[in-house]
Amino acid sequence: MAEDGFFQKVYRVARQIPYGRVTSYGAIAKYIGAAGSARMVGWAMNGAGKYPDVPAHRVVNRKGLLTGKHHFQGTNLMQQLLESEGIEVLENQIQKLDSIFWDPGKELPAF
DNA sequence: ATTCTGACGTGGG
DNA sequence: CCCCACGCCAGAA
Repeated sequence: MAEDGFFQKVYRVARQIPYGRVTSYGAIAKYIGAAGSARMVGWAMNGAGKYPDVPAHRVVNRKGLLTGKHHFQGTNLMQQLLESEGIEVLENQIQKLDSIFWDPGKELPAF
């Protein structure tokens, strides 16, 4: 791939998150080879707003908590998007996380 | 160049 | 389960 920017890597993986599923920053970070630098993934998401194909709302922290909801336009836009996909959200936290969690390192073969 | 921050994760208590 | 401290590295001031 020509575009080997950190952001592009993150977006590439985020774009492949299936409908109704969620993943964590750490899972993506590990998949792109930046394990331990999960913060950078979230940071990259900061610029994901410019990419409509990047479902940032499907990316949450390890506990399934919507830590980045405050970065969305609305107050609870992130939760609405998740609920519209059939995901149960209560108190900014995803329910049944273990059931809808999507790990790129396991679901996806590799680069 | 230096310092601080941050949409996180892990390990120890 | 909770809380605390450390690591991580890109970008802004």
